[in-house]
Amino acid sequence: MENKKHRILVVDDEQSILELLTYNLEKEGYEVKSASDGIKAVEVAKAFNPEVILLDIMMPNQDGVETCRQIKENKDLNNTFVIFLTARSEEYSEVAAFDVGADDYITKPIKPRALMSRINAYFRRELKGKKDQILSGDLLIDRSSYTVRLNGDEIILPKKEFELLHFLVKNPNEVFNRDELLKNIWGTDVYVLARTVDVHIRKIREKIGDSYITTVKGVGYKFSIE
Amino acid sequence: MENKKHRILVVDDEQSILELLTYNLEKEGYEVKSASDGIKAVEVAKAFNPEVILLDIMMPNQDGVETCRQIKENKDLNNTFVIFLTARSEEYSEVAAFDVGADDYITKPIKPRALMSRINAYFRRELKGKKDQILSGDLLIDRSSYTVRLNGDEIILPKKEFELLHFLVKNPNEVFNRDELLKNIWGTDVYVLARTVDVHIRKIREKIGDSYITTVKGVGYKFSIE
DNA sequence: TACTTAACTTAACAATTAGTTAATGATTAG
DNA sequence: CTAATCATTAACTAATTGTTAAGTTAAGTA
Repeated sequence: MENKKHRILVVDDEQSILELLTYNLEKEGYEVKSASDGIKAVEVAKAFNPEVILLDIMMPNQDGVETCRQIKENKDLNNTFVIFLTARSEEYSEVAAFDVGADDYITKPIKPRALMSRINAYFRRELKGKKDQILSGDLLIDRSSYTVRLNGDEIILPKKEFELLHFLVKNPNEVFNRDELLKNIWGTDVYVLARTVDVHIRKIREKIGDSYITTVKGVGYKFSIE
Repeated sequence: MENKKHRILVVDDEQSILELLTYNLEKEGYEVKSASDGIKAVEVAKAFNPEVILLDIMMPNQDGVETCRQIKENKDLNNTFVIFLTARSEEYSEVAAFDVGADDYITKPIKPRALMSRINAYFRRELKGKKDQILSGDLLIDRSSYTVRLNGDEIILPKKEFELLHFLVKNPNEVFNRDELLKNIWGTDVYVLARTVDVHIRKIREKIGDSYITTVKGVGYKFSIE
């Protein structure tokens, strides 16, 4: 599977913190880049286009607040989720941070596990409501739009046909008899002839071709994938 | 103006904290409801449908962690942004909180101004991306003027029609059933027949043509874009 | 405020489509 | 070869959606 890694940029002038964060984030499966001051951070951000920036507030050259402001003003970057890191002792206020567009604010010392939970929570939220798709060979089954894409062509299936295909695709290479299919797609409380399945299979094949759903004689149907 | 207030639910067993939070949030312009334990919180949440819940962790009857879990499991509530409140001394861990779906985590003592900044930041983020204009194919949807431009022709839609179209365009290719549309556009507290949606769809199609909104039989409607 | 218009909702009926059944023809396995 | 099983078609029924019109409510204006 080609699940693209999420991109995170960490910015801090202390090398040890950069290393700590980078190590933990990469272990968690993120793609990480780092910068050691605010000016470099903006440069890297433009090229790397991170989804999250962990931004130290107090830095030489250009502090985090100013850096954040620049990021939030940049058309390409202003959707980035910015998390400020700050030592409790520093006088920068949380209020000021949020005023320049910060999205979160964490005080040092950094507790790696807690930080990871926070970041994972962010991505969980981001991904929710997103695609509910199954790609199988050249078939793309999209539950949210009730469509099947076959070589780019979009085919809208009626509900039952879609549910049936979706069910089979979800369980590839597994054979189901008609009663099992009825039970799973029609539900247990409906009385429908088993032959009805045949007709729906027929309709589906008519639309996507015969090569996907295989008949297993004496048993039932399955979605075949090599 | 009819800028609907954002809804926030605060949950804490200490009356004084409820009052502090309610006071500050209302001053900031939010619509606030409160609950004094986890069980009541879930009840209130179902009726009030808040956008943000401030949730104390340690409470009698049912603690915040369990409450959060229930909220995140509820289909209608799981988009709510949950912020945990916890005393630094309590042994509940930040990690555990995020594991049950928390979206943010703040330690007491509560600094009202900082908390407000945080919540404002959340809504700022939410509202962003709800841009005033959406261009989709040859349709330009302009929220500020409630107009739709189609090949240069300007069409003014009445509110409900506009909101409906806007919602669909904002979530292209995603099918919504009538109840979901009612909930999102009419709100949870209005009782309107589901078929009302059909009539509005009809009116929209009359004005912009039939080719944009697709009916998915047995399911609902979607805005189609290749 | 009363008048006027537009928006919104409901209800009724028409049109369409999905879903099911049943009948017939084709295929396969033993 | 022949039962059994599946494919296919067509006809039928049930469910869903489209459309219109009329009744209500809300908004705007003199």
